[in-house]
Amino acid sequence: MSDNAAWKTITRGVLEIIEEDDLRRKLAKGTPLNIKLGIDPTSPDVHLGFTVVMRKLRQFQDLGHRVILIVGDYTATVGDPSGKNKTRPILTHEEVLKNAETYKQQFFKIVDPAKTSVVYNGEWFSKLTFTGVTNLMSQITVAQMLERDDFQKRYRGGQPISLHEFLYPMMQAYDSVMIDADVELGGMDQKFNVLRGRELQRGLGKEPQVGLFLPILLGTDGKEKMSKSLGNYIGVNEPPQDMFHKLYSLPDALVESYFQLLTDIPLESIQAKLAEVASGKTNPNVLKEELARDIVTQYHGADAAEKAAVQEKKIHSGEALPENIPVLKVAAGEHWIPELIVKAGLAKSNGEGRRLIENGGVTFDDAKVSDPKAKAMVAGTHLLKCGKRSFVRVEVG
RNA sequence: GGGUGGGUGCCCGAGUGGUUAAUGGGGGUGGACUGUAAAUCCACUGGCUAUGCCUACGGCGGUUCGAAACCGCCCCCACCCA
Repeated sequence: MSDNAAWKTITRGVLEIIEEDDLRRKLAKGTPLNIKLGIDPTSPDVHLGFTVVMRKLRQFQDLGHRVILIVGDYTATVGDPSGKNKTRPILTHEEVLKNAETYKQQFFKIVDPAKTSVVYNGEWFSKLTFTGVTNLMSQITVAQMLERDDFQKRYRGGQPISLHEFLYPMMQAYDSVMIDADVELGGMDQKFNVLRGRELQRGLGKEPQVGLFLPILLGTDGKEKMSKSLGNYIGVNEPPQDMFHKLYSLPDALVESYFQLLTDIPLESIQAKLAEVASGKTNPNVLKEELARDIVTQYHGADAAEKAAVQEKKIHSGEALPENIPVLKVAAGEHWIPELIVKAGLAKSNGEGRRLIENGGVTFDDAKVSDPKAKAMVAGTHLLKCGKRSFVRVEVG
């Protein structure tokens, strides 16, 4: 790959590089660089939001560089305050180690394990003495610490800031020192911490790392960042059909950023297609299908993607039912429909089941159910549908 | 240690003795429309096979025919002063 093409790959989707010249200089050396990613394994379910940074790591690897994954077993017990308006709950050491394993498993779906070193920062923090901590913290002042946007907001907004949270940025910086990081990746919310690493390295007479900042991927709701707790995520372990459906139903406004951050499709070609959509020449669903296919292929292979695409179309045209419809086994005889809905997990309570019926979203064997008191005669196999995409097969068993 | 303001349903937030699961908004779910999305419109949004019963407004007691609201104690949060 030419230097120019390599630069293009590295900077794709990147919001900010501090400093760009430093990065060019490091790359020009022609030797493998240490690309750092620190993780705080609090939620082990990896979704597409995390893959933005993982894909970037992979791109560095493909250019011959080395990834150093720092598992923050010590930092996690402090809890990163970045982007939070609250103090994080502190994890136990055991939880962290367990989460880290799950995380790694998913991490290596994208990142090449052969070019990765995994390090736990407890390796050095467990040996750091109180004097060591004091020295580390003497490298920063309270005023500097409070420059950080989220600390400032919390401080002004009357939200609590625990003093131990001040340790976090310095610990992250110390990690960079210990592994001689050349480049550290992170979201914009990591800017302060990454810069602390730069300063600390410089202060200790080392070559400062470069910060490479990537955008935060928005979730399927198109509003908030993708996160499990908000339920707007697409997990990398999700079945192809679900993944396809979520991508295909993405809000239009997100399509461009998803292409940019989650695929390798050349940006020029994406721009061209978006222009066609804007002019009304192309239906947006054509683009979304391409996006969905590409991403599903990455995790499940081309065959699965093709199958999911065909299936998705059939479902929407009413020609077919999704595969893998859950089956609910019940005794033969009459069953109150709201109860069946609850048993099938489509509603949380009988009351909610009734309401679904009252709202006209329920069919049993393609017949609309309109009476909340209705009972269904179960003898053999039946199809219960709540809303457009929730199906359950009800069988005697 | 002293002072002030708070703790209400998934979230925010009204409410300050009286039929009422408790205004409003957000979010969510279902329906119509559509391109699958967005926007818009409608409905629903504590539990219970229910014209009724139960649970709920930080906790525990109390006053009252009746309290989320009044009183007492306690717990928690924020801010200000030390």
